[in-house]
Amino acid sequence: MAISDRRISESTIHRLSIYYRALQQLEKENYETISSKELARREKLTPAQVRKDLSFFGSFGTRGLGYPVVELKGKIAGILGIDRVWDVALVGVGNIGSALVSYKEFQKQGFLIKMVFDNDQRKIGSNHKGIIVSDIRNIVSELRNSSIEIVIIAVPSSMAQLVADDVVQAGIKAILNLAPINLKVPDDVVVRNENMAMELEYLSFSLSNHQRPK
Amino acid sequence: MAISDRRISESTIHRLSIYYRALQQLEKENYETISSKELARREKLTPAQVRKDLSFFGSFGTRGLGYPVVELKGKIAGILGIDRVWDVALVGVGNIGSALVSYKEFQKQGFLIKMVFDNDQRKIGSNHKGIIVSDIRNIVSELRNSSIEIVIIAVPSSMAQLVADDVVQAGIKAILNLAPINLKVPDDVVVRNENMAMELEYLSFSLSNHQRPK
DNA sequence: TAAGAATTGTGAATCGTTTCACAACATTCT
DNA sequence: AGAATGTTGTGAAACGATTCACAATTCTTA
Repeated sequence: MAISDRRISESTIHRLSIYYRALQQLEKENYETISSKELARREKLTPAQVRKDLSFFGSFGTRGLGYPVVELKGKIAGILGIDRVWDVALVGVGNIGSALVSYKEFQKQGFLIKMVFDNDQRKIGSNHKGIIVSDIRNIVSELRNSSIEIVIIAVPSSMAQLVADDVVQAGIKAILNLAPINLKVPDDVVVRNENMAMELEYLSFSLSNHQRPK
Repeated sequence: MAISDRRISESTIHRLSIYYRALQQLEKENYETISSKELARREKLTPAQVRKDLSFFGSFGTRGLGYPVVELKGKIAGILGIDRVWDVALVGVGNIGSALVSYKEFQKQGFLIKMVFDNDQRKIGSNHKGIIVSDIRNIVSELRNSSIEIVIIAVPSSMAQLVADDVVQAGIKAILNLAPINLKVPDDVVVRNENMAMELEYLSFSLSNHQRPK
């Protein structure tokens, strides 16, 4: 059964990212192999969970020994699709937006911000870390003529849906939305929401109710 | 049974934040009441889910009519603990950190950044939006003598655990961690991780495997 | 005041995810 | 070589979250 035929849960994909980072660290520490037990201990998961997650994609380990660190890291990179470079566009050069242009972590993981858009005349044409800010009015055509496959939306809530409509019209299938609203997009477009205010609200709830996360 | 006795799932709390934002919007649109059906339609959920989530905390609706918008908004604010102001400290005035100091969304939701720490001598003493950057070496005592209850960690991965240790030592029970590592903290400290690289990896997976989120 | 329509609140059923438990296999030791 | 140890991969069991389905209740209209 091909991977694409199966339903892999969001949690499993999320944990693959966690395993990937753990393996990067283990490689630095010169581990050759790692057991599901030790990997689980480090990331506060269960060994069974680790094995089950990986088993969705194949048999990467050796019984009695564990998983080969470097090889597994490569396999996970392949599964996540991060064994290549992705060209990314950023819309909105406000506080958060500008910070992201310089954010090293993205480049390090192969996500390269290649285009930046804004609607502010004072910003259009200006240079952000070597990238000229484009006029958002041209976003559809500029994205169409580009190699961009992922767009980060970092505009105020009130404008986010309009931007998303343009982005979808330009044929983009993956959006990282930083605005605190629920974007309406067609079924074949994936949206991930990153909302720090919501995370703070979770902390607020926990402090108020003395409840720890499950 | 008191709320604090029950196990409320992470998903339910997350959705309360979503309902809260929807209700803010509905209030603007002058809705007096809202049915679970309509609320669900707007946020792409099911009516049963909405009702079940709310029912964990009480009976806020009226059969035949729906939920009173303003009142429900107030109830949810109370449940989430956002019917008050929370004092927040930020550690790390890099790209992302500086952006957060000016981030309006936090203040709007009652999360006030009152202290900022860094380890860079050139930054210590400088003024960020009216807040003087403190030396991270004094973080334990400064936090202890403050009204801060939530700390945002926006330092490089390599320093995040050290910062977290200090923050915990200062008696803080809630951390928003922006560094892409798994912080080790005692059981009575809640940590939420915000990791944009991981969200991009999810998009990468989806694009690579033609899988939409469940 | 009675009938009809709308909608909640919730126990039960369903569905999905996590954990358990163990056969299968690799390695190490004697 | 045989025994002991360690660890994977996975079907089955347990657990948890979501959805269903309907009694209870309110509102509206005649």
